[in-house]
Order: sequence, then structure tokens, then C-alpha cells
Amino acid sequence: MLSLRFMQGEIVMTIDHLDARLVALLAAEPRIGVLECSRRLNVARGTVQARLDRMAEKGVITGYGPDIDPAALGFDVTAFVTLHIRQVAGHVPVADQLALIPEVLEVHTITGGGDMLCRVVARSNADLQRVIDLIVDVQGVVRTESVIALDTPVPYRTLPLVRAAGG
Amino acid sequence: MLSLRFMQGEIVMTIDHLDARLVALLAAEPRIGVLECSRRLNVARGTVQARLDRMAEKGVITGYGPDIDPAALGFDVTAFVTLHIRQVAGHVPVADQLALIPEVLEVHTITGGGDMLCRVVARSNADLQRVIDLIVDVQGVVRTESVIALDTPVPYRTLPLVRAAGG
DNA sequence: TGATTCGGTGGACAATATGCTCAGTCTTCG
DNA sequence: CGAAGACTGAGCATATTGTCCACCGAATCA
Repeated sequence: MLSLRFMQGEIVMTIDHLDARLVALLAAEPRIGVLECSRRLNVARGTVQARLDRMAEKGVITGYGPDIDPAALGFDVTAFVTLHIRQVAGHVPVADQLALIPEVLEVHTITGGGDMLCRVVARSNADLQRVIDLIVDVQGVVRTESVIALDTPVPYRTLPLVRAAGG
Repeated sequence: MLSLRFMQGEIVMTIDHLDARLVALLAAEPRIGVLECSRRLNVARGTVQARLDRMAEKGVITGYGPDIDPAALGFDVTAFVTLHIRQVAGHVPVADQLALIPEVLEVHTITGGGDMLCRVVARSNADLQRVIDLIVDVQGVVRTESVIALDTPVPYRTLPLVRAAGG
């Protein structure tokens, strides 16, 4: 399957200050609706609706959660695992197998010493070993290196980026 | 500031099949409301409302987007930067400075050879150099190693985990 | 056993939000 | 100047929300 970005070609959307404020508002209080947004931003309801539709259409807004905290489900341990794979078969079959492991939250192919980087979670350090074993067992995976995330002083966020992009 | 997990202590929520289906449904079609959810899942509206409230209260659901795609805003390049820092001052001031850089999307302190791992985005490879320079300029950062994400065969997801946790 | 608690059901109500349409205004730009 | 695009403010029918309530069944426990 082609990636979304490729399908969109080089289309890049520029957002203005109102877009940025709108996203920031929704990020802060996601349960408010279009009408409430228009009141807070002092614009007409149709404007908010048009902006949201446009950002959704252009792919800037890809969805609206819900955001899940794995730690609250008992998956306290986060680790980043670098994979070295046998090159003959390519990345795709490896990625397909990794996608079958629920604890694998994301997978990237990367430059540098490793071939792939994945973020995984586990219920404990001992459980992490189990997850890593699952990964090592994937056909084509030769070796792995893991680093455990001890703390996350800056959790994943895009708001500052939106503000920077939107003036 | 204490992390949320520490503040919650060891509270871990278990979710059942209905919770999992509810989250999956909302993830698939986030714009539908509580009433529509109750219809799709063949339960009473109050039940859906109660489940959502409980998961929000327990921290399983931390929010409801909007999810932003940096690539659609022109930040095509994603990289993972490992930081080596001077240990004398500790991680906190470094993390605080990193948090000021919009292109830094998340920061973890890690085990292993490096001290911190951050995910950054940039508008191009040349722009990535600028971002890395910003990071290197942070007081306490001694050295960085970067790997660029070439492709993301498995984008960040938590649904499989939710299904695994919820039966 | 009997009482209590908890989670779910199904219904009601007023208040509010939504999707949709329309006419009018303002700015930009060729 | 004229056209196009974006925003406004309004209206309307319909749907959804927040908030009650009474009732039911299962699990818990004295």
C-alpha cells in the first residue's frame, strides 16, 4: 500500500493563525463542539466548520483520538528496539510480522547502524523480555538492541509545532 | 513535576471486552457521539457514558485528539536523536530546554549508551541540520547521534494493545 | 438467608448542537 | 471594474446532550 504522503504527492498545507488557535483549542478541550469553538475564537460557526473540514481534507488533522495511555492499562515499560535484519527479503515482511504484535506500537525503517526502530511497551522488565523474544523470533530479524525509556520529560506533542507553523 | 504514573501510584485499570470495543469504535469513527456508540454496541447510552467516564477518570483515555500529521504541515523528515549529556546538572534542565524547540516532539531519558532520546521533525534534511544544531546548543548536551526515519511501516497505534488488554 | 451495593436498562425532559441553506459583505487579484 | 473566495449572521428541522428517575439482576457479605 502506498503511503499517504506519497498519495498526496508534495501537497503541503500552510495553516494560519486561526487554524493554529483552533487546533490548540481543540487539543486543550477536545470535548467542546464546533459551536463552542466559534464562540471562543470569535468567528462564525461556518468558519470553524470550514477550517476543520479543510484541515481534515488536507491531512493535517488525521483523526480525533481517543488517546490511550498504555501505562494506565498496566504497560508501564516503554522501550525502543533497534532491529538488524537479513537484507535478502526486505523490510516489508518483517514489518508485517511486527505489526501482529500488540505491544509493538510503531515501526520505522531507519538510516544508520540499524535497519528498523520500534517502540514497544510491556507490563514489566520481565515482560519486556517476552516481547523482545517475540520480535527476535520474527523471520528475518538477526539481532536487536534495546533501550528502556526511564522517564518521559516531554511526552509526545504537536502543539508547539502547530503554533510554529501557524504563526 | 511528578509524573502522572507516580501520582497514580500503582493504579492499573483492567478493561473488559466492551471497553475495548468502545475504544476501537471511537478510534475508527471518532466523530460519532455517545448515543451512536450505544446503538452500535447494543448497550444503553448511560452505559457508554459510564464507561467513557471511568476510562477517562482512570487515565486510560487521556484525551480526544485532534491528531496532527506533521508531514502534512511540511515537516516531512522524522529523526530520532540520541543525546549524550554532561551529567553534573542532571536531565531536567536539558529536557526543559528541549521542550522549547517546537520540532522536538518527545523526549525520553533512556538506559544504555545514550542519556536521552528525542523524536524530532524537520522540513528537509537540510532543515534537520538546523534542528540538530538547536539541540546541540542546549546547555549540557555534549554529543548527539541521529537516525533518520525513512519510512514508517507501522504508524503509532494502540488499538491492538487495547484489544489484547480487553479480551 | 436477607440486605446492600454495583452496573446496567430504558425512559423522560429541557437545553443545546448539528447539518444545511441562504443572502450579504469584504478583500484580493487579474 | 468584475469575479472569486472567505467570512458573517441568520434560520430551520433534526439529533444529541446532560441529567434525572425507577427498576432489574448479580455479586458480596454479615
